[in-house]
Amino acid sequence: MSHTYDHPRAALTVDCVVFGLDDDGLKVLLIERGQEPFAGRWALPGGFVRLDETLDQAALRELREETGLSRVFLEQLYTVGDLGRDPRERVVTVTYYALVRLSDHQVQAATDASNAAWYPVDKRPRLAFDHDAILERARARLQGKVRWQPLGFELLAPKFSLSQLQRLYETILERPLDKRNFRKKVLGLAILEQLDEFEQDVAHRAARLYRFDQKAYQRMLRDGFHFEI
Amino acid sequence: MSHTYDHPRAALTVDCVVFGLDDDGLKVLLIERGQEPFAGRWALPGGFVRLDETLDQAALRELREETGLSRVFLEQLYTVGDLGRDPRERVVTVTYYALVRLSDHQVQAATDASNAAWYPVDKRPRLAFDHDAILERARARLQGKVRWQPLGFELLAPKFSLSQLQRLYETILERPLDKRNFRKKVLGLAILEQLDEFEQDVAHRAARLYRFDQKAYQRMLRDGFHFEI
DNA sequence: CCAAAAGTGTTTCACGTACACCCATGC
DNA sequence: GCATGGGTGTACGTGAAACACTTTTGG
Repeated sequence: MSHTYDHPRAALTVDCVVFGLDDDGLKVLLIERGQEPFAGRWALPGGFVRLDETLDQAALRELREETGLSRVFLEQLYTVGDLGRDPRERVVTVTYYALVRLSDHQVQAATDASNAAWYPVDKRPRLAFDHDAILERARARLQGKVRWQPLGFELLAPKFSLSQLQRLYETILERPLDKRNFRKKVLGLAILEQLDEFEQDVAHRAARLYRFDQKAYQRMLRDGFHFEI
Repeated sequence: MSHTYDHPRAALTVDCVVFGLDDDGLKVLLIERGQEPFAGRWALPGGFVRLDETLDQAALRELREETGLSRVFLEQLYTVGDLGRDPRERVVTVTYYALVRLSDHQVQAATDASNAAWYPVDKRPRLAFDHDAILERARARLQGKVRWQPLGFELLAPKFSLSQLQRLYETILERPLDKRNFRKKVLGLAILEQLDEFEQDVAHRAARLYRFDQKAYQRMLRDGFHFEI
């Protein structure tokens, strides 16, 4: 079936920068391309936008199809439309970034027989198309936004220790934070619920676990206070 | 001439939220639509993206064609792709916002016999399509960003008084600012060049004029200080 | 008992905020 | 001389930043 228009039209795609966190640091999800152009090279997951779905839906669908991920935090990043960024034809891409709990998600093989894998953000291979630039922009956005919105919790297990939370911020912000000041700050926000549970099977004193308190956060927003780390 | 594709494609457009400032406050540039849908209603300037131009170029071209404006500050806002936002067909729109010096620019009649006019942002008519939502988002972005980046200067004449600058911030942020604290703050940033010129033809003491010092601002960024008002 | 990470307070300094009066100019 | 906006300094309080030792637990 074919479709005809009076004027030529660009192809419209979505690409996702999916971040995960483990003990090694910040990871990004990449797909190994099976076809030309850039066959064998790694790229961001993404694909064409269908006419019966919104952009957000397209991004979620691609993520699910190519990686098996669902229930992730997803936000639009920006839209790239430079000429020549795809050698085949004019492609305009709406980019997204996503945060997932690596502990929850086992990445499945992609549907079209390509591979999916988590790479450390700063030890990744050179990516196909202009995906390196998109990734850097996503990283900058995450770095900027994580201090003003409680995005970080999307990367952690639901129950976490304050040290894990601090390591998360240190990883994303790429600088060390003072332990006492950090704890004072986040506990002072009163958006963490202190649990009567502790770490298990650690070779040292077990840390108390906390949980992000969504309700308290909403209350805090309503009262005009603002999150900042 | 017609163009045929295997899969249906969305139409791709750009829309611009163009802000200007005068003594009455913040203005937005609107176009009166000549054709259905929404004939006779006001809308944001915009139009189709051609295949031989980038998104930024398309936004600049539309602005020039519909309003005669050029040399404006322009930044991508976000991309809307909801279903049914244009009754005719699937349209995906990359939105921009722009800042112009109203003093510099005389808005010319649009090329396609529609009207262009500046409306006060909060006394505007209801807009066509989902343009009210886009405008609100642009306003929020401007409000958020003006405190961290010296965007405001794009709205003022090259030479301005500190009172004009303060009124600009008060208008955008929609709250009063303390005169002494404001002056202390902006002069402390050392990004304003103090001129030996003063206001003319005012019925009171003439205010000293200043100029935004681009070089000093770059130096400030390099040295790791950050702009904040 | 040793290693490893958890947990805990105080001091200092910078900056944001509140606040009121005199000055210069044109009419 | 009066109306209008221009221009100036200080005091207070909050919050960010620097900083080191004790506690708990497992091996």
